[in-house]
Amino acid sequence: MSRKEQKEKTRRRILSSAFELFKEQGYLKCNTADIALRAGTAHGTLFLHFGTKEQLLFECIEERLIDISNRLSHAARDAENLESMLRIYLHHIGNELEFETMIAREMPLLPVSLQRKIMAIRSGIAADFYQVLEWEMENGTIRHVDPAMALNFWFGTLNYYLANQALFAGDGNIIETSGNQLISYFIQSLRR
Amino acid sequence: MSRKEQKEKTRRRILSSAFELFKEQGYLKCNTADIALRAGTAHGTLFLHFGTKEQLLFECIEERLIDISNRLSHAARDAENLESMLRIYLHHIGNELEFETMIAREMPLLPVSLQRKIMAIRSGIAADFYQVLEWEMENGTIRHVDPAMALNFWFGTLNYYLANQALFAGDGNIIETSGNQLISYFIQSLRR
Amino acid sequence: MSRKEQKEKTRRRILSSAFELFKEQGYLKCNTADIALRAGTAHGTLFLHFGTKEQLLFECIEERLIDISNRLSHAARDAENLESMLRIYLHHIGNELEFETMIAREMPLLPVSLQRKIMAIRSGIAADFYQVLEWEMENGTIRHVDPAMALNFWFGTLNYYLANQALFAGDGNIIETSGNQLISYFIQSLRR
Amino acid sequence: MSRKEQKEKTRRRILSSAFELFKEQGYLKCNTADIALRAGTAHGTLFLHFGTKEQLLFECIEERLIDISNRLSHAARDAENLESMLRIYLHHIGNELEFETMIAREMPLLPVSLQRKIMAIRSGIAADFYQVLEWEMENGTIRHVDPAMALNFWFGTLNYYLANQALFAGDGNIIETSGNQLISYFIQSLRR
DNA sequence: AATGAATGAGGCTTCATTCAT
DNA sequence: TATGAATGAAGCCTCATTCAT
Repeated sequence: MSRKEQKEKTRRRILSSAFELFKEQGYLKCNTADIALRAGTAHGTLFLHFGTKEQLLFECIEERLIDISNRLSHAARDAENLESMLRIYLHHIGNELEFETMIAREMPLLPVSLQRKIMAIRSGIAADFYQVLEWEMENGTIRHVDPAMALNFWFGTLNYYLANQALFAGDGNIIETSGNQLISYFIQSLRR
Repeated sequence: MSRKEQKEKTRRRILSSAFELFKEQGYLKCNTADIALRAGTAHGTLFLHFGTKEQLLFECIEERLIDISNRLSHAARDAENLESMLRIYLHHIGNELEFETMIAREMPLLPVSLQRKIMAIRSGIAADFYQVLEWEMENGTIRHVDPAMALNFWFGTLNYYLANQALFAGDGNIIETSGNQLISYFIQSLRR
Repeated sequence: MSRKEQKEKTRRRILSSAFELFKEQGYLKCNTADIALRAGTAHGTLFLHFGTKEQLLFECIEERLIDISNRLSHAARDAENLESMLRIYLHHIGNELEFETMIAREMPLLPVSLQRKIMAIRSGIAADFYQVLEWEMENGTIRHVDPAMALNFWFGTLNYYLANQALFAGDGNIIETSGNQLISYFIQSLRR
Repeated sequence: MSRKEQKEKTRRRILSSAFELFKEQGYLKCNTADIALRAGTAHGTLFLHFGTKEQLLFECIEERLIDISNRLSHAARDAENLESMLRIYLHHIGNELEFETMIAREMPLLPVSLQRKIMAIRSGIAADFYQVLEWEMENGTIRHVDPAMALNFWFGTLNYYLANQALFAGDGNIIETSGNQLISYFIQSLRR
C-alpha cells in the first residue's frame, strides 16, 4: 500500500471513530483523545489530519451530509409527490437518527461559519423539496404558499423534534413515534 | 430585616449577572468565576446561594420564564383571536430575545431533568394557546386540526428560528425580520 | 432561663451534634456548617463557643472520654480479676463503638498536642488496668511481665481492630465478632 | 526506546516526589500541585500518568510494599526462628519508617477498596510469619496458639506504635527506641 | 507521516473562619 | 450572645493542542 493510501486509511479511521463518538456523546462532550483511541491512532495524528477538533467535526459532517444529501436526492427522483418525498426524507433521517440529532442539538452552538457550511450542503435537499412543492402548487394539489416558509416550518419543526427528542420520545425513536403525524399534519396544512 | 434584604440583594446581583453572561456567552461557555466577578461578590458566594452552576441556570431561567409566562398570560386575556395572541407572544419573545435564544440553543444539551422543568414552566403558555386554538376552531374561523400538533409546529419553527438566528437574521432581530411572516404563514395554514 | 443557662444549652447542643457527626462521618470529612445545622444554631455560633473545629473536637472528645473513663473506673471496682476487667472494658467500647472507632482512626492525624490531651484523659483507664495486672502478678495468677508492655499490646491490638474494622468485620460489630477471641488470647498469653 | 524511557523517567519523578510528600505531610494533607511541582512536571502530567490522586497513592504504596515484601521474604529465608524473623521485619520497617508510619496513620481513612489492596499485597509477609510460627509450634519452641491471633497482636501493636509514634517516641525512631522491647515481649508471650 | 508525552490554563466546588448586624 | 452572609484560598481534575522524536 502506498504512502498516500496509508494516509487516507488513517484519515478514514479517525473520521469514522469521530463520527461514532459525536453521535454517542455529542460534539461538545466527547474528547479528541477518545476519538484517536477508538481510531487506533496516536492522539497527535488526529491534529495532523484535521488541525482542530472543530475542523474534524466539519469534515465529518460534510462527508456524511453530502452522502445523505446525495442518497436523498437520488431517492427523491422517484418521489411522485410531496408526501412520498417527505416519507423518503424521514426514512433517511431515521436511518441516521443519532447523527441528525447531534446536528440539531449542537449546530446552534458552533461558529457561524461552520453553521453556514452545513446549511450550504443541505441546500441541495431543500432545493429538491422546493421543486416538489412548486410542482404540486402548479398542479393545484396544494395551496399556493410561500414555499420557503413552508419548508422552514417543515425543517424547523422536525429539528425541534430531533433536538428535544428526549422530551418527546424518551429513549424511543422519534421518527417512528411521530413521523406519520408530522407528515400528515404538514400535508394537511397545505391542502386547499 | 436588613440582613435578609442584603442577602436578597446579593442573590439578585448574582442572578442578574448570570443572566447577562448566559445571554452574552451562553451557559456552557461562560464560567462561574466571571459571573461572581461581575456580580461583585466572591466566587464562593455564588455557590452559597445556588449550589451549582446548573442550579443557578435553573433559577435564572425559572424566574424569567415565570415572569414572561405571567406577563404573557395576562396579555393573552386581551387577545381576541389567535393572531393577536401570536403577536403578543412574539412581542414578548422579542423583548427577551437573547434569553430566549440562549434557551433555544442550549436546552437540548442540558440534563433532561432540567429540560423537563423548563417545559413544565412553559406549559402554562402552551395552555393559553391551546384554548385560543380550540375557541377559534369552535367558532369556525380556523380549520379543525390537532391543536397539539399545530402548537408543535408553531413552537418548533419559532425555536428553530431562534436557535439558528445567526443564519436567518445575522445580527438583526429575528422577530422583527421574520415575525410577521411566521405569523401570517401559520395563520394561513390554519385557514379553511 | 438565665443567660448563662441559655448559653450552656446552646453549647451542649453543638457538642452533641458534633459528636454525632464525628461518629457518622469522621472528623476530617464532616464540616462545621452541618454540625451547626444539626444543632439548630447559626454556623457562627459554633465558633463563638469553640473557636476552631479542632477545639470543638477536643472538647467533644474530652467530655466523652472523661465520662467513659469514669464509668469504666467505677465499673472496674467490681472487677475481681483481669478477665472481668477486660470484659467490662470491651463492653464499654462496644457501647461507644462509633466514637471509639473514630478516635482510633483519626487520632494519629491530629496535632500532637491534641493527641497528648487524649492520652492524658485515658491514662486513668490505663492505671486501673495496671493495678489489676500487678495484683494478678502478685497473686501468681499470671506471669511476671512488664505491665506497660502488656497494656500496649492490649490497647494496640484493640486499636488496630477498631481502626481497621472495615477489613475485619465489614459492617458488623467488631467487639461482638472478635471481642472474646481478643480477651482469651490476651489472657492466655499471660498465663504461666 | 528513548520515548518510553523518558516517560518512565517522568513517571518515576512523580512517583518519588509523591512518595516524599506523602511521607512528609501525609496523603490527605499534601496536594497534587505540589507533587507535580517537586517532580518538575506540569500539574496535568501527574493525572496523565496516574489518573487520580488516590491512584497515585496506590501505585506509590504498591511499588514500595511489593519491594519491601520481596526483600523481606528474601531475608526471611535466612531466618532460623521467629525472633530473627521479627528482627528482620523491624529492620525493614525501620528503613522505611516514614512510609510505614504514613500507611499506619492514613490507611483507615482510605476507601475500603484501597485498604483491601494494601492488605492483599501485605498478605505475603503475613504468610511468611505464619509459617515460622507453625514451624516453631511444631518444634515445641513456642506454645500452641492461634497463629492468626498471634499475628494480629504483633501487627496490631506495631501498627499502634507506628501510628502514634509521636506519642511514643517524639521525633525519635520508634523502632530503635522500642523495637527490642516489642520483640522480646512478643516472644516471651509465646514461650511455654 | 506518525507518535504520544507533556503542557498549563481553565473549570467547578468546598469549607473553616470572620464580622457586621 | 447569637446570627448567617460573605469570604477566598485551596483542591482535584480535564483537555485541545504542541513538539521533540
